[in-house]
Amino acid sequence: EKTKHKDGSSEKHKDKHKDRDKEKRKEEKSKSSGDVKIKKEKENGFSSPPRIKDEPDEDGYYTSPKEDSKPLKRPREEDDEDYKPKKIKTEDIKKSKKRKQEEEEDNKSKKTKSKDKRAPEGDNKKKKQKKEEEQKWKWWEEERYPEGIKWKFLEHKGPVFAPPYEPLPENVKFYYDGKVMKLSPKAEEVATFFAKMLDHEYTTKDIFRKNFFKDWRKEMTSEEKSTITNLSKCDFTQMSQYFKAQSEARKQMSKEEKQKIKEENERLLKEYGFCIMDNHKERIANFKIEPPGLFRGRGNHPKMGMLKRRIMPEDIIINCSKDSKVPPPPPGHKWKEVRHDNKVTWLVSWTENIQGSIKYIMLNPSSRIKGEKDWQKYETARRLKKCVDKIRNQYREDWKSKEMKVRQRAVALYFIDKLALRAGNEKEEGETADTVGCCSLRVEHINLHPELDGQEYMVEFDFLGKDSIRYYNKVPVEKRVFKNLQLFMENKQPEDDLFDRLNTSILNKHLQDLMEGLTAKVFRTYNASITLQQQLKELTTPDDNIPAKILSYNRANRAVAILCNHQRAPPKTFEKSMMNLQTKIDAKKDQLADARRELKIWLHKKKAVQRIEEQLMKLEVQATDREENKQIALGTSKLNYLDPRISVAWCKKWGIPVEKIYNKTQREKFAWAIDMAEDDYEF
DNA sequence: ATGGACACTTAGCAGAGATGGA
DNA sequence: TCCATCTCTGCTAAGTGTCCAT
Repeated sequence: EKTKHKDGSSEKHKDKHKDRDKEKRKEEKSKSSGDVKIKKEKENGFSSPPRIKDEPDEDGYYTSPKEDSKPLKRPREEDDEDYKPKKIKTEDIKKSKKRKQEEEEDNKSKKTKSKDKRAPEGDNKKKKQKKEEEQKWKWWEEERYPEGIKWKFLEHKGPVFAPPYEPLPENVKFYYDGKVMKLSPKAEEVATFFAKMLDHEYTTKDIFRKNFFKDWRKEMTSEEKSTITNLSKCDFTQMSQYFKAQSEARKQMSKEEKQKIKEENERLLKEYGFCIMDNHKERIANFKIEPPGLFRGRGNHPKMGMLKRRIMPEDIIINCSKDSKVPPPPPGHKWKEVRHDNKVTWLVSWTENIQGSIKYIMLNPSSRIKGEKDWQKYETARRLKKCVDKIRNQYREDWKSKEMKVRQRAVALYFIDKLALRAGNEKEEGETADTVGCCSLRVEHINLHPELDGQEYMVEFDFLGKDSIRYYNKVPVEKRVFKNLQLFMENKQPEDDLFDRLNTSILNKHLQDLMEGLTAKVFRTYNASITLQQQLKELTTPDDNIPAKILSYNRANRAVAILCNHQRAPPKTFEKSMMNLQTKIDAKKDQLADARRELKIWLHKKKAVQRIEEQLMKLEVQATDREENKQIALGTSKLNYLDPRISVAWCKKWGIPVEKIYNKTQREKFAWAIDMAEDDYEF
């Protein structure tokens, strides 16, 4: 079967590729550039997964949101039998029944017993305790709603709008073509957006300037429009200096002033930062509406510089329950709409003007609604673990298929699995930066080398992925994959799709047939979590002290970040900070030498020596960690890909305080995992 | 199939706030 | 105590994936 070309595809991309990415820094970042050494015996758990206990898990495996039986009317009961032994199921029901009872008792006690208990202690204390109890709500021990229903009661105060524009003082002038010009308030506001960005490189970019100028002119009066015809003749320097002075002044503010601002923020948070969802007060993630400004996408974005308009109450859709107190719009304004849709999780939405997409106000990751979903995500990944071998065998078979479509699907899936590539939905051209994922890879993004660096069948990837982060990697592949790639590339232009018979919806449909709930992104979650678990096993040395163990943890985390290509710009002061640390190490070494010398004289100084030795070790570990982490971002995988129960179990097993691994916010997000995972948890 | 609307997760970065050493 | 540095948080862009109409 011959590869078919998409109509006109060879023309399609030419233009936009010409001036692609002058984004130096991002270009320079590449997978290979972080010369980090990790133990890497396997690609990513691709070969044999670690041995696991054969007995059923006790830790929620079978009682996950998705898996849990009773109250949920699940669509495909029979399917579960494949991966869930009957025995377990009954056990599960028993367990959950028991749990339910406990809950009920618990609830009763909350209402009655707790009151009684606290009655003698006075009002203040009572309130405080109640609050604490609320915070400790274990939603993961409660029954869940039937699929589709997200809540029964929802009440909130609506969004906080961006502060109104404050005109510039009279003495801050704008010049056009050398002459002072007083701008109308609207034009002035948009001008200040540009002035604030003057130091940024992108105000020098053609597209940015063009887009900005076009949108700015829309805000001008007709006189302004006829005068201001050339952006290069605009002089924003006074404005720019004024804002710099302002931010300087903000830094110099007295303690009292700062305190006042802090209190005001806290008040705002207290009033608008929470909602009531089904009897519980939950934190809202982003209750503030995005302020107007100039859009700066990431990478080489065709819309950079466009005006992001001010959102008004008239743009806002409020979602809450019928029986709740609907938040009032600001005086003199109306909401666009108030609806009562409990099939969705958002409280507020509006349409943004750059891409025309919808933005939402939703709950914090610590909330029940987000947590359940997160938990469920990891359970799906764990189900994949059980059938991944079968799936791998299947796609290897499919490499030989007679159908081109099947072969492409199989090779793409191999990449997604082996390299943790993203799915790669198609994107509307000209609307966004030119980035790709697996299914949208083009011929120009890979290079085939029958032999490279002494290895056979090498594929060299070089493309911009999400956020225009460069993915650069050279990987040996199996001969069959290599031959298939050659076939897919035959008679194609560089701009043509590599997988021209494939897209994400075809792929996901296929995955759905292999396992319920399986989509391309599940492979990323699965491979990330399994890699962490494996690396932790390999890297943790039982006799190490805590800092050394944490270094091991970070290395395991780093292995995942590298797999997922989570990069960051090396911190601006990286070299310096590294040097400082080295200086400290040297000083500590001197100190140690001194102390040792003294030790000879005063043996009782032993303690001091030990302490210093420990400090030195800590510093050296810190240096290693920092060096290895130069351009790796650990946060993303920690927050989104790694089953938190793996980390919690590791902490419990080795006596590491969980605070060393997760900060406060993270502990809130992963409260469910911290509560339920034991030291023997297996992903 | 294709495309658009929609909902929700994942992502890096800037600036605020916390920390710790001189 | 001050300042430099490090860590965390907020922000919002940019993905994924589903559903529905055509």
